[in-house]
Amino acid sequence: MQDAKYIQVVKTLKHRIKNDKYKLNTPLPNQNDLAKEFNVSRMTVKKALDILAMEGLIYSKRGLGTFIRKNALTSTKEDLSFNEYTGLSQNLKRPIESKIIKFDVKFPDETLCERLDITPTDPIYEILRLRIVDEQPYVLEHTFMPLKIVPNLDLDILKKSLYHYLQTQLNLKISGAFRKITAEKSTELDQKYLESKEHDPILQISQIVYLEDGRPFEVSTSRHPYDKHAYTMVDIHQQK
Amino acid sequence: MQDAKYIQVVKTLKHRIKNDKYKLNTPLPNQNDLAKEFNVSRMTVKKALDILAMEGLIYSKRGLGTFIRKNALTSTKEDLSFNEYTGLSQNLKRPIESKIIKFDVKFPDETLCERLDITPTDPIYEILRLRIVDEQPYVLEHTFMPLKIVPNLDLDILKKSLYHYLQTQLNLKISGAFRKITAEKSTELDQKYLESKEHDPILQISQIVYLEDGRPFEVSTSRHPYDKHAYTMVDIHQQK
DNA sequence: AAGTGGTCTAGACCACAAA
DNA sequence: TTGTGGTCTAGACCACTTG
Repeated sequence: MQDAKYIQVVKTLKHRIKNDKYKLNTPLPNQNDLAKEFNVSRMTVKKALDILAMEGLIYSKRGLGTFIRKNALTSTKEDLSFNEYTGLSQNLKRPIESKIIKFDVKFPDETLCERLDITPTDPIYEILRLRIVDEQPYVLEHTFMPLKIVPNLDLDILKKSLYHYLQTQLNLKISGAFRKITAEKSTELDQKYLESKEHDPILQISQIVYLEDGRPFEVSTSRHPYDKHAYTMVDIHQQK
Repeated sequence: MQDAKYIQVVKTLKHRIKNDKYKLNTPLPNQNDLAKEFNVSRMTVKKALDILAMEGLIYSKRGLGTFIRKNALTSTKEDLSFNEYTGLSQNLKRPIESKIIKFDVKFPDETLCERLDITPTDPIYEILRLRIVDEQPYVLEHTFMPLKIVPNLDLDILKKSLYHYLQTQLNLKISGAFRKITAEKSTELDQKYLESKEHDPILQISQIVYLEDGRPFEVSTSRHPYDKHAYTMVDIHQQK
């Protein structure tokens, strides 16, 4: 299936911006000109520009034009951005290994029932994986998923990319997640697997991930060594 | 100035959803019916629904309808969500106090020049504030702002809400921010003002805040006691 | 086949900024 | 006054789901 026109415009403009086709401090071509160039209506151009603005690449000012936003903070030495959710593997160029610490099936407790929107007799997988990048412990992931949605998991899938399996084999698409980020003290588990020292902080990300059709399909908690990772995000408002 | 129609629709629907006017597991009225009810075009309804979907309140499925998404994770015992950026004061019902630890003017270093998009001879304010809620230390904020954008700061403004001053007196509007969240070890400053123990982790949020016209106007680092606060967010994708 | 949401258009009018 | 982006419409066609 071909991309919608506005997605094509987004992709083309994104490519141009990243390759410095447009100058900083001078406006992009106006919406009418872009509409002519791409042979679409101005509304379609506007929708594409809205998306780029939301992602923080540009900003528009009525009466003036549309400008490229200088990035920053992302360019510092620290690690990766999770902003586009595709699972861990897609975000890294380097190969990732997995050590399966626990792989079990059980009934969910009350909290998990509520968060995954299932009944107490819908079995779930419980998975504890250590993810390793460049032979360094990277993140400890504790995941719960209902069998109803993700059947037939096996060790081979877990060692590779779960999200790749979901997308290609089960044809499930992810729409997003609720996330909560906290700083935590390290536990014995962290010290054992992440090689954290006793008093090293842990950056913890708890999330509920949703499919495109609105079903929650994963509850997980990821624990990162504090000195290796940061969570970065863009939070640009549109309305008002 | 009156809200745009789609904003009015957003607000009305949000109110209805929060007050349980629509049933879970049954679709909302379809887009044509909503358009008739609000006396707007379907495109306008669609735009409003897109915004609600982005905020995580609803999801739509082609051929089926639009449904309310059950919230979760937000309902746990932990603290507040920063998801809508309006400065700290707006997010809390309880009164907030400020203790000004440092209030200075200086020239920016190289990093600040780049992040605030200013020259080395544009003076900046440096502010260190301890924010106190319920008589408990809440967050330690270290802020840099160019005088070019925010002139005439004084202690009285700093003790109240900086953002309120920006919006009402200077008529500046904030469009959003780049943020980086990390877990850090506590420093002597944290221990002194936040009353953190030596080995307590700190949840740190570094950000560059942007005005509506694209100018960066604040670089800040906020440090929170680990056991009191979490950063929560919705990250729902639209396209594709 | 009927009903849903997703996309797209051509044109209109408005608000804002600069000259 | 001109040129910019922001909103809005009425109608069209398409893709998906269920009967």
